[in-house]
Amino acid sequence: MRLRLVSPLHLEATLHSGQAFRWRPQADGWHEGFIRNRACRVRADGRHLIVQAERGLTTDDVLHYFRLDGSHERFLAEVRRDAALDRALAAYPGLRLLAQDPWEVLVAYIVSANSNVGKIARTLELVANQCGVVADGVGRARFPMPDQLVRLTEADLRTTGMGYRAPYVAAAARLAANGDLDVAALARLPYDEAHEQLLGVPGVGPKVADCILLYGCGHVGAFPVDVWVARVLRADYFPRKRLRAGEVGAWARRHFGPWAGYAQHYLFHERRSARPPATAAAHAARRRVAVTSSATRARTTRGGGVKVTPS
DNA sequence: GACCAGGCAGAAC
DNA sequence: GTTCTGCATGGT
Repeated sequence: MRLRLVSPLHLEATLHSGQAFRWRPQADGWHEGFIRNRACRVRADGRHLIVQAERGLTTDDVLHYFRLDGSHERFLAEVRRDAALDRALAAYPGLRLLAQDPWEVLVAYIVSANSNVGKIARTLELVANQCGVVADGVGRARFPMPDQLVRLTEADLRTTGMGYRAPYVAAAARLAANGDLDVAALARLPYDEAHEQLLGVPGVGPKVADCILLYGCGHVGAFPVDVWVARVLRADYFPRKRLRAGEVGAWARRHFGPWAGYAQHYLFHERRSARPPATAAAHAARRRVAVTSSATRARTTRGGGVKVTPS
């Protein structure tokens, strides 16, 4: 299919900015991945998006996935701007928040804890391979739904490199497979209620819950605070204050408004793309953003563990 | 070898 | 209630 773009779509930044983990850039300009768990290739061509997909993927699916449905323009028009966000918007025009499958996002972000983008991507690919449902034409496996994933043992999961997160993924699969967790329904719940439900899933804390709601459930106001975002906020908003991640997240939702999470992805990507070389001085600077956690806080106040400390 | 990576859970205080 | 620590694993 060939879709006309009414506003910019920065494919490279959108697909490889750490929100989705199964897109692969090809040498010929295509990007290979999955939308609604159907294999496809996408490429930008001037003011058009070219999509080659296996049967079953509709135009509406693609429009929704890339927010070619007007929601990106609504974000740009309605989000509260400030200097830091303007800088990120200018650096990556056309970066879009993807509307991904909530189940795959849930597993991906459980796996993401204390990991990195490359390793997360490798692990998810191996998880898909373990279940072995290969999509037509591309030779890559679809991501397993809960009833498929639940058949894997913790030992199976550990072979994918996810390490200590294996029991969390197994437990999440059991909850979803037996109906105790309805990830699709989270999109229809108020933010607070959906967030609270997710905190009941093993391996899901405040930050991961916000990622699931933002990237998989359409809660564009959810504002995950990780080490990268904490660095942005510390530098640009709280140079002299010491705040918990939960407090920062609540502040950000008020500051940026209903599209706060969309703004967060811009801030995250811009900061992460500009990350300094791994020098000793840079490491020392990063260590000043202390990362702690609290199960008690996570289950009660939904606060987080990232402290934004004075520089 | 030390440190880090889109944190979380449980123990200690 | 807050803070500290261990956790699997691979890259730098």
